[in-house]
Amino acid sequence: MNIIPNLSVDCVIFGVNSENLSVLLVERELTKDGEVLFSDHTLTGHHVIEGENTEDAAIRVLKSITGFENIYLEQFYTFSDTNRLGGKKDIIWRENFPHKIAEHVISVGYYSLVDSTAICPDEAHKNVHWFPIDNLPELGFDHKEIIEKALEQLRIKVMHEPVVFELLPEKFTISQLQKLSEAILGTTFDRRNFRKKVGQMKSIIALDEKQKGVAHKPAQIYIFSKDVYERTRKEKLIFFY
Amino acid sequence: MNIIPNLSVDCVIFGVNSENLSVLLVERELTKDGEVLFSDHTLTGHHVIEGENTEDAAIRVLKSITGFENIYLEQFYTFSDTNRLGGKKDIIWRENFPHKIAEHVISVGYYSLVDSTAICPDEAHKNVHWFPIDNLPELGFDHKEIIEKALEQLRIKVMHEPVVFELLPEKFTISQLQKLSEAILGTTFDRRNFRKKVGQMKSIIALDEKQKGVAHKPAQIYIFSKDVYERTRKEKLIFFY
DNA sequence: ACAAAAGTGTTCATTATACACCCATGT
DNA sequence: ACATGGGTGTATAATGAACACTTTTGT
Repeated sequence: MNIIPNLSVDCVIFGVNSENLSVLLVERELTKDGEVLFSDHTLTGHHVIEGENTEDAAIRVLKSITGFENIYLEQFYTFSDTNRLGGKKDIIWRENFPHKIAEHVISVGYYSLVDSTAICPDEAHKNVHWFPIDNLPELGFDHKEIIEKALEQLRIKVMHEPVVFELLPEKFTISQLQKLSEAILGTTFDRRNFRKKVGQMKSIIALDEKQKGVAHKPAQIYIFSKDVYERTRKEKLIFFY
Repeated sequence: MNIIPNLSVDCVIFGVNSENLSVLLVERELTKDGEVLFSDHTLTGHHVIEGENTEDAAIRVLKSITGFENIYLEQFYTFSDTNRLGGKKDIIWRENFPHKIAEHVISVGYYSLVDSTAICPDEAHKNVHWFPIDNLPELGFDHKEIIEKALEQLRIKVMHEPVVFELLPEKFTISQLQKLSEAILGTTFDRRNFRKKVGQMKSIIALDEKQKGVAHKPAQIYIFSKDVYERTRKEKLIFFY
């Protein structure tokens, strides 16, 4: 079970609820002789173990942080700059962990999507917290760059493929779908136009079922059929935008 | 100048001319006692050297094959399956090069775009040839998968960003632009509609100049301004298709 | 009765698609 | 004069964007 010293994965764990999009970060604090030298935040990552592929490594990291194993996961980019761990603080940090972190580590970036209300990081890891995507703290290593790239890729993906459903319960309402999409994309949509568009998608199927126990008109319940989606999707061919 | 034994780059070199899209492949032939054991094709790749990032490694590989240094290059995916070099032929191959190829090599995939008429691979490397994308030979390692992924990513990129201009001369005609786009995307566009769309793009600017010496109505010459493109591009926000 | 979210339709502007003829040049 | 690719316009369909009121339920 040896680690590969120059290869790691970094997980950008996006947390979504109906209001906003956030990222799970770990506090990195260096103390010496009881004094705090510095403190900032980093992504969750780990070296790849021999005989393991990077996806399995990412799954392992995710499980260790969130406790869950079946999380939506997407590889988005590999970071290999020779000085990506070369910030002032990073050098000091690495000097204190010479056995753990090589000078030049290539890191494969994965992002994942979780329901931020379903995970209370505080229980398992005291120094792990959610940060809203538009209000990030100071970040160690090249993790700011990694998060930016992840966000960009996530949004492209969400716009072109039905990944929001990875996060919705099997049965959902149109409002839930809209709020989730809005939170991830950082925008808002007109409610009527959104429903019109969704109504045209044959893969989003109304059940014979309504919300119960809500203090307003109960909403129609829908499911998403990946099967129907694959069969009915029409890819538009575009030159460029 | 030591190589990192478990890290490599693979370059999917796409060659475009006005008719088709092809990939540059190297013949891999294993002979023993003067007898050909097998022969198939692989991508061009190489291990990463210590102190080098993966992009520089890819540039190095490209230069060694094509002779050019300033080639459009895009990282698209990292391949890390533990048995990605584990085909029957691959095992035999590796047994004959135990010093060169580790059992588990993570490979960062880059694709590049070159004018296939500008490169005559035969001169420099006898066993390097162009193969049309829809008629590939038998491929070693996991290189079929790598090419498929590269093609998918290239087409998405070409549809959404102005990468075709990386391949066009500075001054070009609309026909050239159309033929290139068609070759890369593997489709055809209506000539009038294509021109209409292009006409709306402020970044494609007509010069006060025409083709000369052609046996037909000389075409208008255009240039592409990346600057204008960045300023005038409007990103559409979409839920999904 | 009131609060809270669900649900619904029309108009207008933009964009996509399909399609056929004349033009300028070199040989 | 002919062959070759360049250049153009219109009608129809589909899609996107803007916008306000009624409905159903729980309290």
